Amino acid sequence: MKKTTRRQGTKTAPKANAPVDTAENAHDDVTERIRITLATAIGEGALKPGVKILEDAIADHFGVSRTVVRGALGVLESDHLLERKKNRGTFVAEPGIEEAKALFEARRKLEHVILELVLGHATADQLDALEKLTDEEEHIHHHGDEKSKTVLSGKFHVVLAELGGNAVLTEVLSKIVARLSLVMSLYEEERKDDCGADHHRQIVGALKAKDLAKAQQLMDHHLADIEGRVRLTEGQGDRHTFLAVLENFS
Amino acid sequence: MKKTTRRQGTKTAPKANAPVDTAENAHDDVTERIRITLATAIGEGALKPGVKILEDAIADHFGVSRTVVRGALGVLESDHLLERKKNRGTFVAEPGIEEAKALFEARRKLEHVILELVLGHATADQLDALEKLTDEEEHIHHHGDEKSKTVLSGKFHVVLAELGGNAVLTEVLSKIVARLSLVMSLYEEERKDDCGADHHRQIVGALKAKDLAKAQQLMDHHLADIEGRVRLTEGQGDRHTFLAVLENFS
DNA sequence: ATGTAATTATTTTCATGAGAATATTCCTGC
DNA sequence: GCAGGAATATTCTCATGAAAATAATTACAT
Repeated sequence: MKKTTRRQGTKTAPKANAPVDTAENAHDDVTERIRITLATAIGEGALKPGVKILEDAIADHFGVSRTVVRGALGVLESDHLLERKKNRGTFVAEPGIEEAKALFEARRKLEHVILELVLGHATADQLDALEKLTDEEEHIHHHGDEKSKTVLSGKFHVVLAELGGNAVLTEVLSKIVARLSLVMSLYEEERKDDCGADHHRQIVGALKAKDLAKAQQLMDHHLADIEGRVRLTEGQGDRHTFLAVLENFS
Repeated sequence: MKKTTRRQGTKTAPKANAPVDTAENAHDDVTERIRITLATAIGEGALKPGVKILEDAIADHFGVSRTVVRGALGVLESDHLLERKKNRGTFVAEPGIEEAKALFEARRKLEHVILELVLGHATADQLDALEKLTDEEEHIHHHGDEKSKTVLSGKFHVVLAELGGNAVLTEVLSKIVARLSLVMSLYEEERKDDCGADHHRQIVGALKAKDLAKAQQLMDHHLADIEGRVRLTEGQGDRHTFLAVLENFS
């Protein structure tokens, strides 16, 4: 049956029933809210690659019609976070090996550039604030909660990018980081818990010492550590694909 | 009256009237075709910043309903090529001073990175092909046609990026270049015709000589030249805004 | 004639229904 | 019991109509 309370036909009810939304509604643009909701859900691994996205479900969760959901899905697709197969539906994207490599490389280069910018642009106060963020990471690291960890860890890099003072590059990096969370979700094989919080702290230290080369070196090391958790063998795609799973049991 | 031949209600007519499209329809996804059409139109300056986009017009030009046009406009907006003002319509974006500066900076950094990648990735053949592109530019440069010039000039940088072998960075750069064409259209004050073709050729030369530093330096010079055509005084916004024009007459 | 109010016309925005394509279930025959 | 296929149910896809908002035009008054 699936009788869901879609928004009623009475157009005179402007935004009567804002259902479960919960989160901050800085933008009252529903399309944008949906986009952000899905993007962060993907970014923090709540939505795994390959999962099917039901536009109907989203539609009545947000109390709007499929049309506006569709808008959000469209831009998410253009950001490579979703894939729409014609007449089949839309799914959380499953980046391939090539794409993963390109993303890692792009991120490495970008983080380098961003450190450069931060050094020439960020104030001491801002660096202090950034350091506080690493404190928070440290704290979370000891008090479990796997999700918060990855979220915080990603946040560091975005905040760092913001300190570079270039909104364009910040946006680019955040999108790449989001896509990389899909890559990790697909290909990560060992989640070693040495946790980047320490790396982050060291990077901030180098920045405060105005030592760009050191900061870049530390960043390289940090990123290499992340990439090291992943096996991108050209052999077969991801090990989550059904056939690959079977192979492990043969 | 404006009786426009929207696609008829008969769903049985699949793509009866494909009107004037002209261009290559590699993707038969109409949404994507619309997106590309508008993006290139903006990229080559045919659509100036601030121009209003009538979705109805586009809809019946492509023989589809407003819904699919709307999808294309949505992703174009998320790419910062269009702006949608609520209930007012969608317009070609008018990047502000801050955005322009960020775009220039981002491009500078990216082109550096890309040169790095090209040097480590491109084959001699590919560099030859790139050089041929500069020949073409040279030829176009002498045989007028303002539009072809700017198109070709932008193309060089995108092709160069492709030789870097990183699809992610290529996509990022193309989007930035597209946005920069809006910036130029808004703020360019002197179109000096010394033309980048020569710069481009020099860059290819440095690349063939495997001289990264030289290539980067030449690229810097080239980009500085482009940025030099623009006046980004923090004083008042763009000189096209009505109030700014008035100020020039006070 | 100019400014203001009212009416009309465009245009955006969105919900919804119908059609098409795919997935699922059920049934039948071997 | 199981393969194959018909019947049913989901779900996407898109055109369209209706409501809301803005723009344009006319009418009117000072």
